[in-house]
Amino acid sequence: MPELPEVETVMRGLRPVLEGHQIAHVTLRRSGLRFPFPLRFADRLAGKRIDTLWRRAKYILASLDSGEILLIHLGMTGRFTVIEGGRPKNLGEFYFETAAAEVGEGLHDHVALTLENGTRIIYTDPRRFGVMDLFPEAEAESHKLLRGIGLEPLGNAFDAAYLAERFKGKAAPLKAALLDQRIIAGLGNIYVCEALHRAGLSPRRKAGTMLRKRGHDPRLDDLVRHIREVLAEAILAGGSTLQDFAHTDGSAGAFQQRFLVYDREGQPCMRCGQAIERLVQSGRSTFYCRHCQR
DNA sequence: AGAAGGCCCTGACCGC
DNA sequence: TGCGGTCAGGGCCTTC
Repeated sequence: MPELPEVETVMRGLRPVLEGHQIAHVTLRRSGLRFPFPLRFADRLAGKRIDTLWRRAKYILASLDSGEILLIHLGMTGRFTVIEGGRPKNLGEFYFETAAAEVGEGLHDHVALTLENGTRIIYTDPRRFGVMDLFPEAEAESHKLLRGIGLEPLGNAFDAAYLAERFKGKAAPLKAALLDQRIIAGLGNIYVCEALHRAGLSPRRKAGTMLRKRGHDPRLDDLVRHIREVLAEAILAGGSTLQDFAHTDGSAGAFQQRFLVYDREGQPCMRCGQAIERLVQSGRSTFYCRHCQR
């Protein structure tokens, strides 16, 4: 479940491997993931240099010297393995031992990039919810997957006034509003649950109720602060996991030991001791404390 | 127009 | 041990 912090962590891990390097060769082991790969995908990547790598929402983006952008979404189970000097190194939230004879030959190894220096980057994605696309830079703003995405929650423009504006008149519950990528970029189920708990706000509360005649409920400021904090903490934890990736099985992203509510149904709330409850909102599990979150 | 639900996909897990 | 059902969920698409 890569959300913003996990995608950021993977992107930072790939940066030193990819930036400034030329793609020598691309192997596609199937015709697409969630969507078909773009026309002549492998051919168009070959020979191009990757200038910069960055993140927008849950997308990893690579600027190529050809003026094109390579877009990558990890879906639910996408991950990268980097092979430098014949030694595999996993980048990503999840790692599980593969029975494949060789990394890159596994059942779910769908894309392999080879760089001019011999480094190989394997994209593995069992569920194939991931996405890859390639398009001219000029089309980035109008790109179907990128247009209409809301503010980056770690950016300067993201504040309570912005949320108040976007929540105006909204009958949808806070949980749904925060998950809406058109409002905030990159939040997923886990961090929405965690941020709402930290802010003491019920996931069921209607988003529009956070407005006041003049301005907004002060707890909207708390919510913004907690969203930023939980994301920043998770990125730090992901970073530390990544650093000693060679020495860890990586199965436990450092941050998941710090969940206060997510996947803790029936366990005591860290704040008040009452049992954490689970409910289903728009088809997804929400975990929260009825007592602490109003 | 906005909201809700379906769908894609596979692995993990559970009960029998 | 094996098997079938259920769940996980990001984001597009369809339906209401």
